[in-house]
Amino acid sequence: MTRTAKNTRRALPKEVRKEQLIQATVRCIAKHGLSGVTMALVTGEAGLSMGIANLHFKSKDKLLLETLQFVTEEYAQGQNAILDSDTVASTADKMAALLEFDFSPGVTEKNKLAVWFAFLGEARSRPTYRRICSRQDAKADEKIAALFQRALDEAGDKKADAALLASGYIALVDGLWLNSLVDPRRLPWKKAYRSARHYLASAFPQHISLDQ
Amino acid sequence: MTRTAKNTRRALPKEVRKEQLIQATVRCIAKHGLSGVTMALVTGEAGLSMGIANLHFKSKDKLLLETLQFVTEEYAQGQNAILDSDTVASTADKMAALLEFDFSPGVTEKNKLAVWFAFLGEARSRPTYRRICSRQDAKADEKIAALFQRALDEAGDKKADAALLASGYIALVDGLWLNSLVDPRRLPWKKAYRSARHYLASAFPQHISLDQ
DNA sequence: GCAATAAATGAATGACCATTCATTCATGGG
DNA sequence: CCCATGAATGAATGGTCATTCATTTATTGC
Repeated sequence: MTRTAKNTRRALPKEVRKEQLIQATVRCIAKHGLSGVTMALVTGEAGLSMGIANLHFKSKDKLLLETLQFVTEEYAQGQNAILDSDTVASTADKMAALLEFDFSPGVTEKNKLAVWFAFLGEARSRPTYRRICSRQDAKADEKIAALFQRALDEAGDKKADAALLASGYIALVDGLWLNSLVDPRRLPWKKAYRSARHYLASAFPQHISLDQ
Repeated sequence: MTRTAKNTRRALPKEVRKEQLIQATVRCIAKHGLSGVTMALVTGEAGLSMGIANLHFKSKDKLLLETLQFVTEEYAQGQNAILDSDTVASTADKMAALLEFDFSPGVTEKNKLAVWFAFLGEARSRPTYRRICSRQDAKADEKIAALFQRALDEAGDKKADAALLASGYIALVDGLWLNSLVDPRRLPWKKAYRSARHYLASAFPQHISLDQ
């Protein structure tokens, strides 16, 4: 009855409550899987009452969609901050920053990646999931291909295919994330990082070095 | 009442029924997602009655596990046939065969890949799923690393790291599959294949060529 | 043919879970 | 200080679904 945190009921504005619930949903998906989340689990994890999620999100489906959107947009924002920054970075710096970002703690955090792959696993049968996942990706594809093209130009390389290298990098990072997430003993995060770095160093030797 | 295929009830031995049901489960997971499969959907898809799945598999959970195992083992068998064949292939031939196999129609079939990634999406929260996925993978890791090491030796390359290249190849293929599966317009299968080939050609120029 | 056996059926059961809504309770304006 | 507002609660509701099992139907040995 008199839980410390509960004494202040109400108190919080809509947006704060929604984010609380989304964060709780992320933890629940990571812990129980997408097919194991229930409204009771989510609201319990948030320390709130059963009805609250429907109050703010209308339905479980909407809650899940907004959770996916939250995780997706967070990644896209961080990535765009690097790719769009026309103030500072050289081509080499941007490429290095992209790599560091993809293996930074904020991105490789287990819970977030678990959510990402949980939804991807259902994306084929749920057009809405697919649309949310694909939307930002298509834009990022082009930006990364453009960055790679610039690097090839700077290196005087006229044979390599920037678009192909970009798809490869994106897929490689996805695969490394997935393998490290599912079994970090088989693919430690450090090794995943080195693998991605090796890919870039091999394609752009003048921009990315192998070591460090 | 008198459906053509139904006149012969019973008729079929246990093993045939089980595989029928597993195949139906594969199609249902691909169509409805792992969280959307119900016993009614699966048995309906197989053209049989509700109770049949529990009769042969004891529970829904067991049916799903055996389905995952079926898909996993089919892939592992095809892959081992290549990696273990000590009768014929040279290092270069094995590498080429591995690549062709990974993008052969039997492997890239949508339904099977959809099942694979559906389970991977839940693998973190379900130790049993993870164990089934990891079991064969660990063995394959070593075999591919050994193959790559042989190629490096043949090329006189003493600097490259075969284990790192192997993890990279495996992750790249996973990522390419996933991207092509989720949105084939963004990453057509042909392009995915070329990307994987490019990876190998770049690491083993004396064994794999870029074109064809 | 005729039990005896085993496979298959699908209506009935019970568990679980999303959603609802009458009620409770903080908050802030008057 | 008190009422009006709307956030928050959680017991109750209804729907979905896995599982069971009494019954039906094919098969096999005699």
